[in-house]
Amino acid sequence: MSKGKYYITTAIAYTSGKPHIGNTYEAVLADSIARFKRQEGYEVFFQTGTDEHGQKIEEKAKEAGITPKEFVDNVSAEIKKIWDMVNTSYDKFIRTTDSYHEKQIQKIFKKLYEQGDIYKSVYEGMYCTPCESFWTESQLVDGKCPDCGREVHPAKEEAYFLKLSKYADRLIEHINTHPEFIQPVSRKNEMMNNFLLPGLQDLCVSRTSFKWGIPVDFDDKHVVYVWLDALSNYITGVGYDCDGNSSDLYKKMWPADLHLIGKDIVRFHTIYWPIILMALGEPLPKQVFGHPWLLMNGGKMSKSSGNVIYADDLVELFGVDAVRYFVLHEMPFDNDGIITWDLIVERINSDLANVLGNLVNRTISMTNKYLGGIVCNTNVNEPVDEELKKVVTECRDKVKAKMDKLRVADAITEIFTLFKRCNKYVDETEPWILGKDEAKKDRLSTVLYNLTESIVTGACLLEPFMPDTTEKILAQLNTNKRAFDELDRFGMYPNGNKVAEKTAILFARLDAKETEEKINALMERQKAKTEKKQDNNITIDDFCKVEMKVGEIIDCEKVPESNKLLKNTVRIGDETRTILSGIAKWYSPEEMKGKKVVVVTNLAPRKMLKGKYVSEGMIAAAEDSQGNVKLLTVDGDMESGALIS
RNA sequence: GGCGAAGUAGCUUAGUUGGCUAGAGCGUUCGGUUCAUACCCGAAAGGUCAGCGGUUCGAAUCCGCUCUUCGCUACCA
Repeated sequence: MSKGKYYITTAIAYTSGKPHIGNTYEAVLADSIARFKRQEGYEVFFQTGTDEHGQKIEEKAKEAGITPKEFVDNVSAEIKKIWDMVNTSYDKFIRTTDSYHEKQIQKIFKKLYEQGDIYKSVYEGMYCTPCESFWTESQLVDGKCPDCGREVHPAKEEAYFLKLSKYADRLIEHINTHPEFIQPVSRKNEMMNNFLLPGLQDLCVSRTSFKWGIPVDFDDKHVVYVWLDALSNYITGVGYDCDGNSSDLYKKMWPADLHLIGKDIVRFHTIYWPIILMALGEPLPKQVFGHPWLLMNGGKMSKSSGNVIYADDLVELFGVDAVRYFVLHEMPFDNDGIITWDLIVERINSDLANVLGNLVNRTISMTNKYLGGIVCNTNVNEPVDEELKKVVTECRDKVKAKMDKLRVADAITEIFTLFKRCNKYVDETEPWILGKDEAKKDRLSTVLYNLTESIVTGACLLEPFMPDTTEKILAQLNTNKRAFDELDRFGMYPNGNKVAEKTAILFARLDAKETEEKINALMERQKAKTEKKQDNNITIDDFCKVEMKVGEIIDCEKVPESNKLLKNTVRIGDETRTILSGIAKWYSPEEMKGKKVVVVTNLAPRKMLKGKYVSEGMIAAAEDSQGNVKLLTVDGDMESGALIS
């Protein structure tokens, strides 16, 4: 009966805030794959959840004046609610604050320590507090944090490290011999060229700078590094135990068949996670798919640019299945998908309302109008019927072929090809003409039977993607869901069955203008909300710490080693400074010369490009929501060196 | 700067190992139809397959160069 097991996971969502539609997309995508596999007859285990530790959450909770646990309880519940709202059929919703998970992480940490894969070391002067990061000697840029350039202090702190280098060769070997492991391939190249081939540094896997994490039980000054904690959810959630007492579920399900994640965290899943598993002596997941992102109007979603879209808003506007439909349909396989409001309205109107909704509606109407709602196969067949039947009976395998390659968007398109063929069939057979002639009533009955049967097949195939719609259609046609194995047959609809007397509109057509107005109202509301939230006021004393002066750019040239940087020579009063600025994309050196700009003059000098250059300050610039950058200049004449306050 | 991916009709895109007039959806125009959510069906227009050169009997597909976009990375104090 069962075709075997299928274990699929999403990344667990970080509980620092409400997830936007991009995060929700991942859940829906995973859900459609999980549902399809179930339909096919696999024993599916679908796990998702929330990642709840880390300094960011500790800080957010403090801001909100509640404990970290209270904070993550709220956010996790909200995320779960959204996942439920979009009909995510997860089997397990794990939280990294679940006690079994926390205990197991402690055991894993200890085991790796005892076997020597995690070792204790001491840092002297190489911790960057703001970045929450340790750096090895070679990573430092002239003794400063390579991430943010700030001072790293000589904290003589102990820390634990995972020996990545020990397993690097095995991992490279695995990736080379398993081309399907990292998908799409472009991600694989990135990992190889940027990390694996240059050589891996051992990874620091503990922190002492904050408390909100899983304590290292034999050394409770330390908490476990967030990623070690988070990644392990994939095994702890199904009952892994590193002492050898793993659950039956774990034994059955691991290794995972698919980790579905965003392309931004491919590195953690294809380097750190496999190495952790190797150290534990467990098999590696079969595939990691770094899916692309949904971009709103071509730009990345961010709260500051006010183009964030939340799933609940979309669901309110369009309905669950419409939302599921277009995120799945619009998302290509390896490039980012672009969502615009126009595109959403277009998809809903032309595909869902016109093609599918109208087809179901017209079929049921005619059945009621001409045949009293009775669907009966009178077997008055004509050659035209064969072509319809062929499309319908072949659809299942076409969908399966696409799904096997994770081409979800293409799979949906196959189903809509079926519905389109049905509409064509209506035109070919002209039931309204048959209906006028009593002698042709049997032919009419067969035609409507064929249509009903075809719609049932299509509706069943649609279930993984739009489960509510499937249910609605089947209810209107007064029948039940069919088994996957029967979906390549024709003629299963019970003879003499009666369809619903009144048809309900499945998808209402949207008026473009009306929708636009609703959307604008929504965006306004959201903007107001975020503006309200941003009241991180500072005092005048804080502001006075920043010293800004007017500077005149007397010379400017490109930095040959970089495609972003310009090297400016700036005169500020009597002194002359060199300032590197990342604006080569927007300004040419010629344009820069002679400009009077705002310079932050009391920033610590920063060595850049491996110490080849030193930047002595910052030139102020503004960036808009589209990413355009303009320098701040002085209105009218003003001597260089003038203090800004 | 290093590495990688990609540039196909107005828009979103399919094109497996090179092979008949380069497909599809949406949009547009025209025609048909009326059962239905002013829907559906048909037809047409629209492509120097980024550009140049090469390999080949034959290239969107392979090779080289150029241009553009994107990703990762280094880097935007």
